[in-house]
Amino acid sequence: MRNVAKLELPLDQVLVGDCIELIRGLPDKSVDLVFADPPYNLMLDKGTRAGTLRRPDQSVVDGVDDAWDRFADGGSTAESYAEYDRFTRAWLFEARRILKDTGAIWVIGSYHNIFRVGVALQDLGFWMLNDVIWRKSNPMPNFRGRRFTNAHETLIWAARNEAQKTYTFNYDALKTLNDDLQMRSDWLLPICAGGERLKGDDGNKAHPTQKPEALLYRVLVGCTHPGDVVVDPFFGTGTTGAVAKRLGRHFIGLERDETYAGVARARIEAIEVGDDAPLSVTRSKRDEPRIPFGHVVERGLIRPGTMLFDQRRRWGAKVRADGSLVTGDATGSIHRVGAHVQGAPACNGWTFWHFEHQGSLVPIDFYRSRLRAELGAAH
Amino acid sequence: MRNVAKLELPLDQVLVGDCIELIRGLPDKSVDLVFADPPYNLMLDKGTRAGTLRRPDQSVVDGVDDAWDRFADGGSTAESYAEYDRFTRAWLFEARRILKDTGAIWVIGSYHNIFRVGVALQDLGFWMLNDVIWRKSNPMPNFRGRRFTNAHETLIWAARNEAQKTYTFNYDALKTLNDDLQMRSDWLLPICAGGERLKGDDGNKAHPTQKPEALLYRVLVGCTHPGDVVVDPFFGTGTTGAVAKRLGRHFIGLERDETYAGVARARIEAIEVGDDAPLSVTRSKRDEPRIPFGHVVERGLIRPGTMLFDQRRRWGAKVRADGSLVTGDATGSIHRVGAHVQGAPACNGWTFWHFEHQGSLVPIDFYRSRLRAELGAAH
DNA sequence: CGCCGGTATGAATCCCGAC
DNA sequence: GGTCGGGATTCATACCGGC
Repeated sequence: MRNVAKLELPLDQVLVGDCIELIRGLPDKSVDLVFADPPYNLMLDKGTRAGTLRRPDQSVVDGVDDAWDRFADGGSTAESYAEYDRFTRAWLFEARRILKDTGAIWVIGSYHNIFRVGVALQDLGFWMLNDVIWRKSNPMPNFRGRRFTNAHETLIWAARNEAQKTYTFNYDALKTLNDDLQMRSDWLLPICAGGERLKGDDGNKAHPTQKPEALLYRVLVGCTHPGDVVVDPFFGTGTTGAVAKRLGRHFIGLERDETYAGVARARIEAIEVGDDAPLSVTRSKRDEPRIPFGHVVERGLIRPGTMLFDQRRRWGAKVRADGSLVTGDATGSIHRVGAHVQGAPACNGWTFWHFEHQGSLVPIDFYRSRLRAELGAAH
Repeated sequence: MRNVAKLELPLDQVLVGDCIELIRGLPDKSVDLVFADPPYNLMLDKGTRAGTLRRPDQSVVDGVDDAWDRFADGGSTAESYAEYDRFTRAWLFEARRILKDTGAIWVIGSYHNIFRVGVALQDLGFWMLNDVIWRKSNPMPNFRGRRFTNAHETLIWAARNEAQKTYTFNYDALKTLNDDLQMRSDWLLPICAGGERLKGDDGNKAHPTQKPEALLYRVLVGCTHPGDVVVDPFFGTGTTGAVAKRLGRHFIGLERDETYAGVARARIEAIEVGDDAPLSVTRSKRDEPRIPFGHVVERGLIRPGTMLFDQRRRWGAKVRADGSLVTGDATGSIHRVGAHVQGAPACNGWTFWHFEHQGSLVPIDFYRSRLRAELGAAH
């Protein structure tokens, strides 16, 4: 029965057109997974000179300003949300319709849109299994120093039905992929750049938001079986299709832009799949926790106001709330202030500075080791 | 004016009662920050644990009275969401009302509720600044192996108003706290355990979802000034109050459970804060007193007629008596002329232009620092 | 071939006070 | 409230050219 339905599907093809119309052409309860990277509705104030974001070296940041990311053009913020909600519920409704009862969905987004996507999923009857954080090892910084570096995106993994307990989850495969540790909900992966990033004829990026294959690899290894059918309603340049082909899964790509679709077809066509070729993917980045001195303060191990001394008590400095040190004539990190008092070009503040404990001096590195041991478990 | 309003506030107190009723007693636009860790509505198997109000660790919030019982009416999933949405919008509406125009809010939650909270924030007119991921270094493993280890919680940071650009963000303090690297949106911190975890008389944990003080430390150091007022509508055992006291901020705690409120009061009372605890943090350059280049000339540090050069001596300009610069085809401020010669849209003249000293080039910012040091010594 | 320095770039809701 | 203009602001990685 399952195979009959599968034969009716446009397997391993890229269909060009409006995703909602195209998805309506697919039969009920016929596919295993939906992976979706919908527009984020960024609402950037571009076009004006004031709206142009520049790096400190004055180069211009090439942000996303494509028509497909604009909702309620020229309207108010509230209209933009409303229009985005209508669009989101429409495609999610169809996505749920075509999923088998055992099916599941993944959606990726940022704080601009992911909360609206999450509510739509819940309201339509999907059942959330996890939210997963893609931590970017090399995100774009915040150039103006007005916010935190936007260093992650959020994925939601949800089963079609609340009652459904038989969604696919290859626990052991993921554990193996993660060096025999249970896979956590935070994934550290680099952004898509370098050789993997597709370029157009002009040498510029072919798509503004191409996702890394490693991200899709983890999703498809973990949540599908070989031969399963994965639908991507926002196919773009076909990362989902490329990884599906490598992993022996079927894909159906829906894409509105003929140029993107063409790039995707060529990309997927070029992939050679050996029968038993080992699959090579970007390995997950190993997370070596760096311990700033500020974390020691923030954790309450050393209080603001505490005096630190060098081994021979020649110099002293007071700890401030943000982990900087103050002496009579200098302020800065443990390293810079250590260098300053000695008149040295550099200094390792971790071994130079000591705190007092029962009359004796202990290097502050004592606390770094402790935090390393504690935080090292999370990778 | 601001102080008059502050005197009317129940500063550094824990008020017991329904948070929506209590918050209605606070005046409009009177507080600087709201930090909230709201309960959430976990919908499990209907009929058994239906609609039970649970926290992210799945502990049950005891429904002693009816504020919470309204969630436990055994309705459908959709009804349960609707009820939760009404509750969320009610307290967020009041939170926004009491915030100053320059105010901001932090809310923490998990995938069960954070999407609904996020949409409510956006719909009420808050403007999202970041979502921040608290990565737990020691999360509870997923024992059944059916999902990813739920290793994070999500915080949303939002300004009261979309147009508001003057929310408090101590960028430089946070950068210092993070070893001089811009703070990212993913924070690695352990869960609250060990000595920090409050225990009841029976030796069990006093509160099921006590947050680590380090989490609040980072929020309050980054997003408030000393003396600011922070409201926590779901005070629990008072982590927000404890950290606020340590950092010299005022708190107002709202808590419906008298037992939690009592634990919180005792906890905060026991905190000793030295008078000289340095609450100051690394200052932003934006806060430094402004020194016009003309003052450098007027003080005779650089004489009219002096030639200035960029670092690589590609361009030169002559200083005039009024502190303007002249090149072959332009005249103006150090910034304007610097931008003009480079063909750049903007330029920081203080770091771009250099004077000659014993054959090498020194940035004119050298003299600005000197004047600022004089001003600092004068007060 | 490797190393080193300069350059390019990534889903971005990115300034603020004085007049 | 609008305009003007001072001057503050970035991290990881890839690529390229020169040596």
